[in-house]
Amino acid sequence: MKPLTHQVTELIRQAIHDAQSAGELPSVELPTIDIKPPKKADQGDYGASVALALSKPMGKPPIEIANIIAKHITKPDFISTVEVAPPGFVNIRLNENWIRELVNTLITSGNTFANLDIGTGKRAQVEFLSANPTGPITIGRSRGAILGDAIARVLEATGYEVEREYYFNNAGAQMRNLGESLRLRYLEALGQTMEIPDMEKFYQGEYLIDYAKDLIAEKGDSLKNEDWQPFKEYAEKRMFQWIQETCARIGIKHDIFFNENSLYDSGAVWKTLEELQKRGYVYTSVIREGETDEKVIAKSADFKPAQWFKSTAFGDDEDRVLVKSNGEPTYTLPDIAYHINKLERGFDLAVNILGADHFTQAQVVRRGVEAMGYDPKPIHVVHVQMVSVVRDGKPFKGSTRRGLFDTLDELIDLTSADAIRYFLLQRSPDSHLKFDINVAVSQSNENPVYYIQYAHVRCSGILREAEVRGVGIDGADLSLLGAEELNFLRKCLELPDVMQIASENLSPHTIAFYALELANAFHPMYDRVRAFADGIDPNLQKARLAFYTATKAMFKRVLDLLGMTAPERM
RNA sequence: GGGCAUGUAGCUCAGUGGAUUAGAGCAUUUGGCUACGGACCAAAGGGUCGGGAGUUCGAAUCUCUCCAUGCUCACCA
Repeated sequence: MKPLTHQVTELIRQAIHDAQSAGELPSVELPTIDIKPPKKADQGDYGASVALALSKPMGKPPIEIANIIAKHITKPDFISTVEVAPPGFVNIRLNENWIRELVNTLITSGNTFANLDIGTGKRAQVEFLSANPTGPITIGRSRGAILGDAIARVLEATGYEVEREYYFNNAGAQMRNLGESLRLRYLEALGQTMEIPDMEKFYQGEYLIDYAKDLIAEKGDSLKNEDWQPFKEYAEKRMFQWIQETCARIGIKHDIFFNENSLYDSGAVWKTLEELQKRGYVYTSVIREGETDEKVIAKSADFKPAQWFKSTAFGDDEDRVLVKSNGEPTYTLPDIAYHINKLERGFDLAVNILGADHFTQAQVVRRGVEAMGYDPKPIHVVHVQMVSVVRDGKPFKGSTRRGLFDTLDELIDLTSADAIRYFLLQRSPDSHLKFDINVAVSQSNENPVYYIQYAHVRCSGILREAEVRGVGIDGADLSLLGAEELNFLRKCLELPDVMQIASENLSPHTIAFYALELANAFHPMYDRVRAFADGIDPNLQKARLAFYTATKAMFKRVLDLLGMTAPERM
């Protein structure tokens, strides 16, 4: 289906064309036609200001243009009236019986209501949560994780075939440090005194102590003369499990775990380097070309030559290192290879969720992709700003007992998956986010999560009561539904528009915001529109029960889109 | 210093490509209600949309400039 605003926009566009063909309006190029609900409810459901914008190019008063447009609008069944209001708005009112039909739509197919066809026939990939698996998921990273999953849900609902992917950075120096850290813990557990060579590189998380014990239980001391590698593999395996468990707790499941290692195994990393060399974008030097900073020059005096990517050819401020002087690649090279791999898999849309701190890096990768001769257009990077967690008005640092800081697991324990999902999705990714634990756990009206879910609970309560009383909804006469119900149904009709914005802008926070608005439209009505009032007409009761069945499906739908549960009771 | 963001009610924040009188939740004040589960409802107060200038019939929105804040500018990932 298409959002209603689009259909209305098309009607107006057509009306202007028809008026132009009939010679009633001058032939000028049409501006963007913008449709919005009027401020006052009695002005109709949609208002168009296009006549104001056309006034100047057409050389006519806006009110006159508006009248001509209104005259040429052919009303489809969902529109009841077209009115003109000063200074030149064309206001459109929906057919109320058509709105009432939404009840049946929601009852029969509420779980697909507002599905759009923007992405039909297209494949999308959403990559999120990617990082070195050197520790548990932190709160900071969980914002991107939940955003990525929510974007995937929106893309699915708007027609895309979606894959959720985790780029598992299991190569590189950090993973070697992790392996080395576990090796030291292992030796320590075997009774050897542990010497920590470099605190900067040593992972202090106590989970490594547990892993060391487990490893001894499995293999005894047979690994005591091994280097870091088997330890890295073991730690990686455990970390992989842990991350998946945490994801499952919060409703996230990746379809594909793409191992960074595989890019080395397949030779893709070095092939990428060769291709860049062939294309003339790589040079070998101790220092970047054109470096003028004397401090940098002095510092690099002892360096051996590295291989540099001439990213300045693609608009970068400075060139970037691809291969370090010790022969190891930086993250840049495998990342470029990875994105080439993505593009070769033929996605129409490849969304990548990254922290705002990765902005520069994402640009370098994009330039690398361009240097390789690929069109980076399918790649969309969404940067999420930082999240700061507050408890009792103070910054929250989590438990230090196990050497962990700010883990998502701990936050789930303290609050709930639903609360975390909602609070992290509520805000635009561009805005810095303050997560107040006290609000998230509070079972009071300051918590919007409960306010939204409570709407679903209330519908469930009514339907339970209907079952007890043996009242069904078959053959309900929807024309009995009054202004209050219609008002709520109108709000429901906005979801397709919200979905379109969320999908095209990759901004699921609009849905979170809409969910609150929907609950806000529901609760006041619920008080007045009673299904079991004394002496209620049985037909009206039946119509209202059908309405609440639809309402329940609507809340379920919105909560599903956000990845939240829709409880029957609270 | 450069880049990317952010600045809207006491607080947390929406506000797509300009449009009729700038929105929500919480908090505050006042009033309802013993319920189809009140985790509710009604009403009110609260804003020179960071400052200034410009474009326009019209600017929170576009342009310029200044101020403030965050992130970032590695042979770390």
